[in-house]
Amino acid sequence: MSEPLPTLESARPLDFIREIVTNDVRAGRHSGHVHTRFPPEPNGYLHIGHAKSICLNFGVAEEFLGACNLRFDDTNPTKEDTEYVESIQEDVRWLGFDWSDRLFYASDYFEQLYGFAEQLIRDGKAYVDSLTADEIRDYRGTLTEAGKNSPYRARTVEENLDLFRRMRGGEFTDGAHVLRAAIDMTSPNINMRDPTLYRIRHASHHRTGSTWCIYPTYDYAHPISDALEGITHSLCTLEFEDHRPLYDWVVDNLRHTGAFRSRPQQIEFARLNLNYTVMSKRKLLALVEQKLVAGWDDPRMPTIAGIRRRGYTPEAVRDFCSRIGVAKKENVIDVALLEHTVREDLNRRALRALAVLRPLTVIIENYPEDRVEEVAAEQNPEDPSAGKRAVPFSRVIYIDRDDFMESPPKKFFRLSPGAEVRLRYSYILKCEQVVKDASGEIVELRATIDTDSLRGATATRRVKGTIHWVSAAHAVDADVRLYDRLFRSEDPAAGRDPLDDLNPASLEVLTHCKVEPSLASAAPGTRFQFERQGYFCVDPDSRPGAPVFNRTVTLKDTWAKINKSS
RNA sequence: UGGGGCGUGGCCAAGCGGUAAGGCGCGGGACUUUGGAUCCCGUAUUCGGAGGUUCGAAUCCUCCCGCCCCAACCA
Repeated sequence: MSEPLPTLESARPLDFIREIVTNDVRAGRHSGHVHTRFPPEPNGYLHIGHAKSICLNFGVAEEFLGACNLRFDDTNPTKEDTEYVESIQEDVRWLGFDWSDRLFYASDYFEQLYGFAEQLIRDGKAYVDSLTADEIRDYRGTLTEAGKNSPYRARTVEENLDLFRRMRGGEFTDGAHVLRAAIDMTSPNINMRDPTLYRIRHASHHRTGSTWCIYPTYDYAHPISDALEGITHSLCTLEFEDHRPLYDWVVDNLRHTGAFRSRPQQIEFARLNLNYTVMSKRKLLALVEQKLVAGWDDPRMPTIAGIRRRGYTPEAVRDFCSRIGVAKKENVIDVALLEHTVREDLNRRALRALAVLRPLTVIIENYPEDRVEEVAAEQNPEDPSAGKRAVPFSRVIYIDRDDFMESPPKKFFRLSPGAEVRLRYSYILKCEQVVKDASGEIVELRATIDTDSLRGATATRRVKGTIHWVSAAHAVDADVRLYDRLFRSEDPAAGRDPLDDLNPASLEVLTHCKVEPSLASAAPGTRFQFERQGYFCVDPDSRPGAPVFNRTVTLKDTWAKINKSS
């Protein structure tokens, strides 16, 4: 404990939350301890927006030598499922965070939560209300008008206790009664107008089964869970700002029970919004249920599972989270930043590969038919230690149709009739003849190579362009899915429903791609950079010999820019 | 119309009374066997607006404007 806290030494906290925590530690609050928690409700898969909260909570705990709990906020049995609690754990782990033995569930506290509720009743701070949901709404008043007390608010402690026990006992139907905190029906903060603490729900809970038929609300269970776990800083999103007085009310009115390990403080920050990206759980659920996507891990989904399958790395996601900052301002981050961090990471680590997405046959007339040469290709120019691989070269090769233009515009540096181009890692190629079929479609190219131009040869010349290729005789067939960005929700301004934006074209499957032989049995999850084309990840559905690739992200394409501007 | 928040370049974001960090994006250049990467350079006389205090304000005060959240027995 005498170990210096590194964060305290840094000149400036990274954000306002770390500043608050720093000050708390300096002031000796919570004996200098920092304990956070990531509290998802298991009602869906985690998405990129959750990554911000995960990185923040686990990150702060790590930086201040504290701990971060993983806690499932499973207080609403009708929406939750074990499939989600499993996927959430997998996703948090994938992001690189470890909750050690601190895995909790709000449902672990149901018994205690119930006991605290009886305590509130005994203290005259809670009562059983028997108004209908509609009536409660009417009594609550409006944003500008005060509410009024429920006629049941005056029930005696004994009556309340009896009713509450019978609620638990299953005597009543859903909605018949509700337990409410007695606070202030005239409060300008609507959350303080006698908020609901317990409701009757004859529903099976994914963990407690049918042992309960009354369930605590978030506002009641959350602060208590935090306090029981010794949480010091309870970080949540902005929409809970108005709930803070209630959070404090619950903790302060139950503190005398002596059961709490801390007096947690709720601190709010702005949630992540990404342009072009659907982030609403409701909508993502709809996509899955309507089978508009293959599942929660469809590579077009902005879920952690989806981007993992697509090829994003946890390092890139974490880097992204640290670069977007944490503040209270509503924000819409440009996905270009996410894509940037992904490219930056992958550029450093992904092995290079030659792959031709739209094959065009090229016959090299001055290259012997029976000859096969192995050219040395770098595994990764950014990382010499990755070594080299041998790629077979022969008389008939495929190049990408995009790399040939019969009548090229001025700045087109690739192949065209009579022009020369470098074949990556290999010879300089010159297009001698364009062969077309009856309909005028280009069928193949006849070309020659400069036999002295192989890399390393003394006579190596420079030509403007370099293109990728693959030997026809050695090529392996592959399926490649060229996804656009994450599932698009473009133009929020136009008010379009993201669900209407599912464009089938965003999932284009090319079945006749040709990739270099070394990729034949690449392991699922392996990431490659197809040179000049983008980053790709081997899909888990791949079978040896028949790889399936998902495009993670494109390369920056300056040609497209030049092309657009001219 | 009540309450709670927030307003710094296209998008984020530092800044906390001493004369606008950084990242993404964008523009230009160098280098290059990926039109990738890398490396340079440029990109807010101004901080929502108007007043005021001060030698000095994005930072303090006043008023105004704009945006977001809250009336689930959701979280």
